[in-house]
Amino acid sequence: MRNIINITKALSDENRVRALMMFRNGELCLCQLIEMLGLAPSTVSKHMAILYQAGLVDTRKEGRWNYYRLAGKGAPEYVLEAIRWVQSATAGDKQIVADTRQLKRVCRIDKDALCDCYKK
Amino acid sequence: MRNIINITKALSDENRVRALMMFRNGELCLCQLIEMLGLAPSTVSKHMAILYQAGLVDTRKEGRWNYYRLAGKGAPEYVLEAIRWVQSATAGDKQIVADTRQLKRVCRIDKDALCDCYKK
DNA sequence: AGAATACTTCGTTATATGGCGAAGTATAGG
DNA sequence: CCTATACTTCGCCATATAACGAAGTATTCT
Repeated sequence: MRNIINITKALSDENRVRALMMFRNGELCLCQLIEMLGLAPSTVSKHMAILYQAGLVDTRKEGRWNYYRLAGKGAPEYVLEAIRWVQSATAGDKQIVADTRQLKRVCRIDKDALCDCYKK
Repeated sequence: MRNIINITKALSDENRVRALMMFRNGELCLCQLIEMLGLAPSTVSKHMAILYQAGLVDTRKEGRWNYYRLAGKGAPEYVLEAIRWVQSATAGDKQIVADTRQLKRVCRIDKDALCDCYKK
């Protein structure tokens, strides 16, 4: 039961649902998510931790960058079904459509430039 | 997006998930849910309002009794899919199995006797 | 080694949520 | 029409959550 509640809790925040759907076309590093969500690095990091704990995303560390992506093959069926549900339920959603468009732009930005979000 | 978040929020509480799964075999009135969940009438009423607002349950008033049941035909596809997800995700869950057994017992209790939960 | 980068963790604050009991509302029965 | 019943709404309290910035950690680069 805790597993299921972890998933629904993780999916009960709009920013986390947006983030999850941003992974549809592949992995993203934190600074790209920070740029997309317009939130503080610490906040986005926490959101990713919650998605990870729920099993909805996998993570990969490469040098200084942490990449996040949708949970794949290894994940339990109910996790994959939850992801599929979010995908179909949010299909055509205004915010998600806007994010998808915006994400293309952000992915073209050099990562070093993007990470300026850490400089104050 | 709000619709989707309403659903995931509604499903992010264990008592509401339990209640939802209790409707699998048909409608229940509030006093039966009160008995099953062991919570105050006002609390259960609030939980049902949240499930209703999310579109996950339908409601029917008959005399003094309010019956709740799973959303049916009229509901959007993503709502029905959410219900199906909860059903398959919680299949075999200890708490849900125990509830199912206990529910059979509670359904045999006379409703007038059950509603004693309101008398203090 | 020292500085810079890309996060994560911690501490704090504001708001949301879940719980209760008391009071309010609607329906049924005497 | 007055009381009892079956809820619902309201007001309260305790805890959980989402946000931030500051400080900590790990990795890379010079």
